[in-house]
Amino acid sequence: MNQVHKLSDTEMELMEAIWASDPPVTSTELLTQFAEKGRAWKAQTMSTFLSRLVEKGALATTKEGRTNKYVPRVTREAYKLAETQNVLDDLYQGSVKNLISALYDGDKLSKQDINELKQWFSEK
Amino acid sequence: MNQVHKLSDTEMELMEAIWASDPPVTSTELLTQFAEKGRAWKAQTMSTFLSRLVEKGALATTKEGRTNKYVPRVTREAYKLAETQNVLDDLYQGSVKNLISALYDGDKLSKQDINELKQWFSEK
DNA sequence: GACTTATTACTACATGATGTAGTAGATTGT
DNA sequence: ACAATCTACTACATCATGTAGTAATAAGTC
Repeated sequence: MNQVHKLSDTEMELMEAIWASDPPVTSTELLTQFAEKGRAWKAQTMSTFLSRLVEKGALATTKEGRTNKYVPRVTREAYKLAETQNVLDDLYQGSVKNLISALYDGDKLSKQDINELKQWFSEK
Repeated sequence: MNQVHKLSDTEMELMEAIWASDPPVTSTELLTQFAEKGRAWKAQTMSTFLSRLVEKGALATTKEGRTNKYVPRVTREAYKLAETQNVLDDLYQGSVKNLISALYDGDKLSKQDINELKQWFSEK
């Protein structure tokens, strides 16, 4: 909902990293993290990505002297929820039941899923 | 799963039209349909889209004399299912229960949804 | 059979997204 | 004052997307 422009795969990867860290985060921190994961970016590359994420409304930034601090504008939960809602609306007329039936009819619901869900629902 | 390369919005629109028609369909038929919907494409534009959909694995084609006939390689149902599975895997570790809880926690499950689903599950 | 029309295949092309980084100016700890 | 750090701005190749010109070909028409 929060008008977050569509993110590319790499941008999402970065967002995941940010959510997983304890925001606010700095470019350098992320750079290090990414380096450890094998993604050896130049500092400017990180900056570019971060700027684009700000443009796209995914991050907010505040300047701390020379350094920029970045904070997500949406929580990971909210983001996931929005994504989910999109699929629900686009493919299932917004109906969770339609989704569940589709999964069921497509044999994508294991016995275990069903039991878990039965359980879950009986508690509501 | 069927290796259908990611489709753009317009490509999806076209696929929807094809699914909604009674395949096989021809370029001309789709052209007319689209014209009625206000999307006045040139014949070659339609051809290009159709070709790209073939390239992307979404359509199969057979030549009927001069004319091409197009058939979807996946049903709309299968496509939806694949999309859904992606979301499920990407965002919820493949767990439908996680998805449902997330919706619930995010206040996206109406009383009506819950009752429908309770009902549905009690029947399984 | 020559002409017109329909249809496809191939090519083009502007615009925008994406991944990646050079340059240079500003800030800072030393 | 200097070297290191960090950001802002700019660049750029590649690919996706939407759109269509051109040309070759097949087919119906007179």
